[in-house]
Amino acid sequence: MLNDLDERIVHALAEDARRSYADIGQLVGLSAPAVKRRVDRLRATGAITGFTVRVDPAALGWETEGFVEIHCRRNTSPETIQRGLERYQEVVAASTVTGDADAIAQVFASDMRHFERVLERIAGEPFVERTKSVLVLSPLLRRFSSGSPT
Amino acid sequence: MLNDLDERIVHALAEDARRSYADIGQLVGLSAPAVKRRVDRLRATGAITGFTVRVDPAALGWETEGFVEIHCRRNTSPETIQRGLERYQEVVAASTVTGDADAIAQVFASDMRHFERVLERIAGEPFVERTKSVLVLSPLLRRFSSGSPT
DNA sequence: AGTGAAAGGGCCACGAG
DNA sequence: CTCGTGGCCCTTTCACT
Repeated sequence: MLNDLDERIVHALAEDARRSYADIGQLVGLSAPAVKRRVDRLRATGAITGFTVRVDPAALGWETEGFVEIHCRRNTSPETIQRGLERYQEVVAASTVTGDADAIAQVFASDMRHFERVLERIAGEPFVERTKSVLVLSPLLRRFSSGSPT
Repeated sequence: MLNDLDERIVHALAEDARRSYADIGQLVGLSAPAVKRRVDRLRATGAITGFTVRVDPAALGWETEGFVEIHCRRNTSPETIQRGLERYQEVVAASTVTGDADAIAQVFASDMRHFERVLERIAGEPFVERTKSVLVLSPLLRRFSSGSPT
């Protein structure tokens, strides 16, 4: 688990991951090497899994966003779903969930036609029985990033 | 809009935002200053909104994740929903959507009891009529981060 | 955890295509 | 207008205290 110092370091990195160790050190009251040692340890233990860029999807031409509930055939393993979905660049996040659906995938596409095409291809996957999707009208809130890169 | 070079630079930064400009340059066939100039321009135009750390929620003690569909009372504006939800640290993302629900919020909590408490508080908001939530069983995939910091 | 020195990256001004 | 080069300075990183 993390102590207070680690948490403040992570918070500083969440705001700007390219901030220098000296800067962070001044913020939390540590020297630059001390901060680096803690960050290295956080990476080693898996608390920090990496550093990434924060992107404006619209500016990149990804204007259409949606969530796709995926209903799978019986006896589909999470690994099968993962391998099936990670091949789509448009799928930026996916999880297995409780409730009616088996998994939810978050999809970014350039426009409606693109979104529809991706949806059709996912629905055509052998492990997929049916899908139900909702489109995002407007993003209200986005905080930080979680998980590991693929 | 972005050309091929910019897209490859963003991709490289998505994998590791602390990678050096020289490294990225080697990857895309440019010199370090050329890469920096392009990154600066991408930040200026808003395509890149920042750099952040990728965190393992479980390692930080956020073991319980879920999506909350929110059904609002009639005539609730997106701004009202945003202002209502941004006060919850546990809500890491939210959007208005098409379909049955009016909005979907992504929630991280330390455990089930915490999740339930947040859910009850959200359900108690004056603009909320009812909620329906699904719990994440296992994250399968997470790609990059989008949007602006709060 | 802090200090100092060596290596490497960021960043600016300039010249070339 | 965009890229590459060279040089300075700050940051990272390591051994040592």
